[in-house]
Amino acid sequence: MIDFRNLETFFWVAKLGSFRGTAEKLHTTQPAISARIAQLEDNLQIRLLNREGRRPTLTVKGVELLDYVERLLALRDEMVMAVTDPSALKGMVRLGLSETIVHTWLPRLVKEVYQRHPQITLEISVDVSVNLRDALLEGQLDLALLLGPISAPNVTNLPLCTYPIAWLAAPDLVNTNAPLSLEDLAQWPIITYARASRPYHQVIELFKRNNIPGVRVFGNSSLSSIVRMTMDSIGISAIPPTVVQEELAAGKLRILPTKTALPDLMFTATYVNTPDNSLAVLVAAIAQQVAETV
DNA sequence: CACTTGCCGTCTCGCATCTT
DNA sequence: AAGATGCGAGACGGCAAGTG
Repeated sequence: MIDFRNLETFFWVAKLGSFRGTAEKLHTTQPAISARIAQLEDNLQIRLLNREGRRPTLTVKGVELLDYVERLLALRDEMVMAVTDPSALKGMVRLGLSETIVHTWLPRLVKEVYQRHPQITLEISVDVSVNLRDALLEGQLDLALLLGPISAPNVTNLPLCTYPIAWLAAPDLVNTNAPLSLEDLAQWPIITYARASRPYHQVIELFKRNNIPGVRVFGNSSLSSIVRMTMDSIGISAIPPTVVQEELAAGKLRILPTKTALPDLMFTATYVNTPDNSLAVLVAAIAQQVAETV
């Protein structure tokens, strides 16, 4: 008897090219994956995977079956979404987030998801966008809200929101109201996102392009730490003012008047199109609605 | 007659270990 | 290093007997 679980297992082994990776993806063990594939091959009386090399590869029949399996899984997902009461939709979405989202509208998103679909759980991990991208493409995340878009085959990017970056400082560190040049800004350490991030490289590039040597740029993977360091007058930060609205209102930070703007941060809800990611698509749509109201 | 309970066989899983 | 195999534990489902 062919069951969906074995077919789904076969789909993920075919996509990830690994029994171990599939076991992680499906929250089980490698022997269980091995047994499921063996059972499916036994049911069909055909060899679906070649195990000779380092990574399992599809046989000709395996390629043929994969096409049917993708359609079956997509249809199953479509059926469940069509006939199930939204409040009864069950499952877990592994959600990767850029820290900027955490500091802006993540609580609203989580609230909205739990209100509409109380049985969907979110497993949240926070990282820089470049790592989120890798995790998404390796199948470790179902959905990522990150600095996008990602250009890769079979990937969907939904635009979420765009945040301008400003130069921020503690009022006692910089108290002039005259527009500051890049040379002026370079007197202080610049604190911004982590070294692996796009904004970090844009800051570096900006000073390089304008031939301003010796600028000290502190990459920091923690946004709250960037804010803390800026309020403590350690340097000037280049982050979106939207994440420090309270600090700005309280006069703990100020936006510096400058002659040079940094590129805006554009966020997208990005997911890989697989036949079983309806819940991720659902959460991406909710994220889009929440982001629009910010 | 419908439902509950207990027993037993089967299935699936995880761990440890072997094989490639 | 990654997949296969063996073994024991726990979950689950079918069936028969008991109960109201």
